[in-house]
Amino acid sequence: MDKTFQPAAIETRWYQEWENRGYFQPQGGDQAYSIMIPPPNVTGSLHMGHGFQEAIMDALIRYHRMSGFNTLWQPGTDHAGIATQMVVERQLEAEGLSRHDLGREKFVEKIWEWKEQSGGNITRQLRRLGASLDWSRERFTMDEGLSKAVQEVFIRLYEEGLIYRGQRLVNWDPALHTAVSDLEVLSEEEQGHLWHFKYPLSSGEGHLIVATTRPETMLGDTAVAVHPEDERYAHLVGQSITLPLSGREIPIIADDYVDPEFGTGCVKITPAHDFNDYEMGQRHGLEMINILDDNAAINEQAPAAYVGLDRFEARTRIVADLEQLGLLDKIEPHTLKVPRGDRSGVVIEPYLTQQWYVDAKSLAGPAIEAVENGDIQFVPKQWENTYFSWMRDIQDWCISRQLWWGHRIPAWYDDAGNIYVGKDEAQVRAQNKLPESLTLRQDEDVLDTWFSSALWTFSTLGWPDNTEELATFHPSSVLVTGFDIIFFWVARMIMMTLHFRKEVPFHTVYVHGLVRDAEGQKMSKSKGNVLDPIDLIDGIDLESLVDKRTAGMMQPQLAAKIEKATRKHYPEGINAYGTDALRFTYYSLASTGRDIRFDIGRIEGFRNFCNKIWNAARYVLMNCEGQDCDANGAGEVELSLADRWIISELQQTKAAVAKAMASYRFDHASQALYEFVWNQYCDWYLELSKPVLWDDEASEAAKRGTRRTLIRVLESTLRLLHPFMPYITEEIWQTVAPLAGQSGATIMLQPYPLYDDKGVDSAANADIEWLKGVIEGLRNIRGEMNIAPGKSLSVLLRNAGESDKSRLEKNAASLKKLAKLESIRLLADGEEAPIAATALVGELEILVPMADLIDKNAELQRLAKEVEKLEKELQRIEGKLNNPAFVDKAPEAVVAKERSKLQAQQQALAKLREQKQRIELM
RNA sequence: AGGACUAUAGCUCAGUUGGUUAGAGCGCUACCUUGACAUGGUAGAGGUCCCCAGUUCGAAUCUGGGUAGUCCUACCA
Repeated sequence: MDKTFQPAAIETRWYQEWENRGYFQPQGGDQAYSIMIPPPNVTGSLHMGHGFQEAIMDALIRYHRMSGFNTLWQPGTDHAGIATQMVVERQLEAEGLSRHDLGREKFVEKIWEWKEQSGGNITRQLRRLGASLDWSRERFTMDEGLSKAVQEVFIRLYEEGLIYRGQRLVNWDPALHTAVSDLEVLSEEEQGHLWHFKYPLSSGEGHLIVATTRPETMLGDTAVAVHPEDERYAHLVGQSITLPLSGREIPIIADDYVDPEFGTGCVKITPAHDFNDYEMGQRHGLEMINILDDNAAINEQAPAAYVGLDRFEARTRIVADLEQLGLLDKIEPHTLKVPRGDRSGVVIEPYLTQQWYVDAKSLAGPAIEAVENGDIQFVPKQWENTYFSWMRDIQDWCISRQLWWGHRIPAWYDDAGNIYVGKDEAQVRAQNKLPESLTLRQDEDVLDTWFSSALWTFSTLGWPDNTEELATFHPSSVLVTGFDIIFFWVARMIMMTLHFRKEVPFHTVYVHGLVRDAEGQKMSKSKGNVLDPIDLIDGIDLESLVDKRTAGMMQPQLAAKIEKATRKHYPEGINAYGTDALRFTYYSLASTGRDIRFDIGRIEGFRNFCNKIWNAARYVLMNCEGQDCDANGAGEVELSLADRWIISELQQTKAAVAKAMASYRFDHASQALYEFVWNQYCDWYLELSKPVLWDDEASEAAKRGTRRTLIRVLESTLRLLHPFMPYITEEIWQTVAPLAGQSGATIMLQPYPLYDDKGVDSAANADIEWLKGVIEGLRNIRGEMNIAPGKSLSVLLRNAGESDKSRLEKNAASLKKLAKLESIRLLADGEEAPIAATALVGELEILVPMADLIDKNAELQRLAKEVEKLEKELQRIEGKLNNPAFVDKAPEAVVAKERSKLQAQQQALAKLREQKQRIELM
C-alpha cells in the first residue's frame, strides 16, 4: 500500500467492476426500496448542486441495498424543451441558419444528433461520483415508452375534461416565440419610468391624466378606470375619452381594483396586454385589442405609423408623439418589477393566444389531502407549508409550448375548427367517423417538459403497461430534491400520479439546501462561480479553470471580471481531492439549513480523513497479514479492555448512524463516523493495540484477540462507511475482509452493520475512560510544563481507591507506552509524597515528581489556572444550590446531580490548593 | 404587501423533550520526523450563543418585540 491514499488510481476501476457485474441492479429482498433520480437535462452537465443531490441519493441507496432491501435507483434524463432547442438553434445561428431554414423534421433530427453527442456527459459525471444507478434501466423523457405514457395521459385528461384549449393571456417569450408557465418567469426590480399622459375627454371638456410604465400598450387601451368611490372622478364614470393617436372612443369605468392613492387615481386599461386589465376587461365586457405580433412588434391593429416597430422603439416614438401633441404631463423615475424569461432573459409579454391548459384545481384536491393525511411527508416538515400555500391557490397550468423539441400535442383540427384528440390521425378519423376528404392538421405545439416529468415515477417503470417493476417499485420510497422545484415538479408529480395511479409517487420528499459558493452566492454561469464536481475530484489548474468559466458565455463582457475573481479565489487552481472526500464533504454539510456554503477548506479536511483511514488500514494490515487473526473463529482468544471498549464504541457508532439515516441527517452520520474512526479507533485503539502486539510477554491468545479486534472492527467500519465513501472502502475491504473472516466479491453487497447490544460493555468503557483521563492528565502536565516529549517520567499515584488500583494493574503497560513513563506505582502507606506536579482523575491524584524536571513557577501558574477554573465553576454550583427555589422546584435528579458535582469539585479544589501551598513552600 | 427561514469561536457549521464546564472541522499558537499517517502527533488559546423584555428554580433552547440578512408568493398602473 502507498503511504498516502491515491484516489485516482482506484475509482474508475472499481466503478467499472461494479457496473459490469450488475451490482447496481435490484438484488431481491423482501422489501423494496426505490428512488427515481430527478432527471437532469440530457444535454447539460452536473454542477455542485447535482453532485450534492446525487451523493445523498447514493448514500440512501447503498445504505438500503446493504441493509437487505430490494433496491432500485432509476436513472434517466429529461429533454429540457426550451433549453435544448436554444442550444441547437445557437449552433445553427453560428452557421447563419435558423430552424425555419431547416424545417421542423430536419431540425428535430439535428437535436437528436446533439443529444446523442452530448448526452453521455451527464451520465459520465454521475459515474464518476460513484452513483450506483441501475444503468440497464436508463430512461429519457422522449424515448418511446415515456412518449406513450405522455400521450396516454394527455388523451385521458382531455376525455375527462381536465385538459382544455382556450384563448387566454399567457406569458409570451418574444425571443423564443413560445408561451411559458408563470413559474418560468422571473420578476426582478429594475429602474424604469412612470409616464403621465393626458387623455382628452370626448366631451371636449378637459382631460384625465393616466400613468403607465409601458406607454406602447396605450395603442390597445379599451377603457380608463377609476375607483367607484373616488369623488374626484365620480361624475365622469360613464363618459368616454378619445384615445390619442388611435382616435378610438373608450369608456371611463369604475372598478375597485383601482387604488385612488396611486398616481392620479386613473388607470388606462389594456385587457390584451396586462393580466389585471384582462380580468377587469372580463368583468366589464371590454373589447380586447391585441396590438403586438409574436416578436412583440406592433401589429396592424395599431395606427399605420407604428406598425412593424419593435415594442421599445414604439415606446420611444409614442412618448415623443404625445409630447408633441402636448399630452405628456410628466415623466418620473420609477422602480418596477420587470418579468423576464428565465431562459431567454428578455421581457415577457402578456399575450393573447390559444393554448392548452390542465385544470390544476381539480387535480390539486387529492394532492393536498395526501400531504395533509401524511401519505406523503416532507423532510424538513416546514416545506409542507410552502407546498400547501401554492396548491391552495393553484392556477391552471399552461402546458403547450410553441417549440419543435418535445412531445407533440396529440390533437387534430379540421377547417371548421373542430378539435379531435387521439393517438394518431388514423385513430382520430376512425373514432370520429371522419371522411377521407376532410383535411386534418395536427397541432403544431409540443408539451411543457414538466408535463412528462410529472409522470416520471411511474412512466419510467413501464406505465401504462402493468409491469412487474411498477408493482414492485412504485410508489417510490423517497424523492430527493431542492426546494426550488417543489412547484415545478414535486407538486405536479403528486397530482398526476394520484390521478392515474391512485397512489402517491413517493412516501417522503427530502428537501435539501441549495449549494452556494464560499461567499454565499448562488452558483451561476453568468457569475462565473460555478464549480464542476469533477474538478474537485480530479483537480484542475488555474488556466484551465479560467478557460472553463469564461467559455461560451451569454454575456462575454463579464469574462474579465470572472477571470479576476477566479484567479483570486484559486491562485493555485484546485487540488485533486477524490470522490470519497467530495462526497463526505457533501454529507457533512447536509443539515436542515436552506443554504449550503461550499468552502474548499472542508473538502481538504475530508481528504485528510480518507488518508487517515488509509493509513489506519495500513497499520492494521501490517500487523495482521500473515498472522493469525482468528478468521475462522477457532483459536483461543483473550480480549483486552481496549478490545472490549472499541467493540462497544463501534456499537454506539452503528446506532448513531442508523438514527441519523432514519432522519436524513447525513451531517450527523458523517460526524459520528469521523469521530469514531479518527478520535476513537485511530487516536486510542490503535495506540492501545501496540503495547499488546509489541509485548514479547503477551500471550498468544491476547495477541490473537487484539489482531482479531483490529481487523474486525476495521472491517465493520468499512461497511459502515461504504455508503458515504464507496471507493476507498471497497479498495481496503478487499484485503481486509478475508482476514476478518468475511467473504464476498464486493463490499457493496455485504450486510450493513447492525447495532448489537451484546457488544456494549459499560465496564470496559469506564475503565478506558479512566485510562484516558490519566493519560490526558499527564499529557497536560507535559504540554503545559514544556517537558520534552522524549523524556520518560516516573509517576506516583496517591489516594487510589480499589477501582483505581485494579485499573492501574490492568493498564500499567498501556499507560507506560502511551504516556511515555519510566515507571508508575502507588504511593506506599505512610510514604511521604515528593513535591510534584499533580493531575486529578476523580479522587485519584497523579503525581509527577518535580525533582529536576519541573519548573516551580510554571507549575504554580498551571495550578492557578486550574484553581481559577474550579472556583468559577464552584461559585456557579453553590449559587444554584443556595437558591431555595431551585432545591424545592427542580427535579430531584437534577438537584442530586448538582450536589455530587459540588462535592467532587470541592474535593478537587481542596487538593489543588494544598498542592499549590506545598509547592509555594519549596 | 404577506409569509418563511437564518443569526452560536476568526471562517463553515452541530447543539435532541429547557438542566453540558456550549461542541466539531478548518484556521491560529507552542512543541514534536517515536517503528500507520507531517494529508501526521501532543498541548493550548479563542464564545455577552444578534439586541431588549418576558415565562421559569433554571433559557443558546420557549414567548413577545426589535435589528440584520436570505428566500418565496403576490403585486400599484
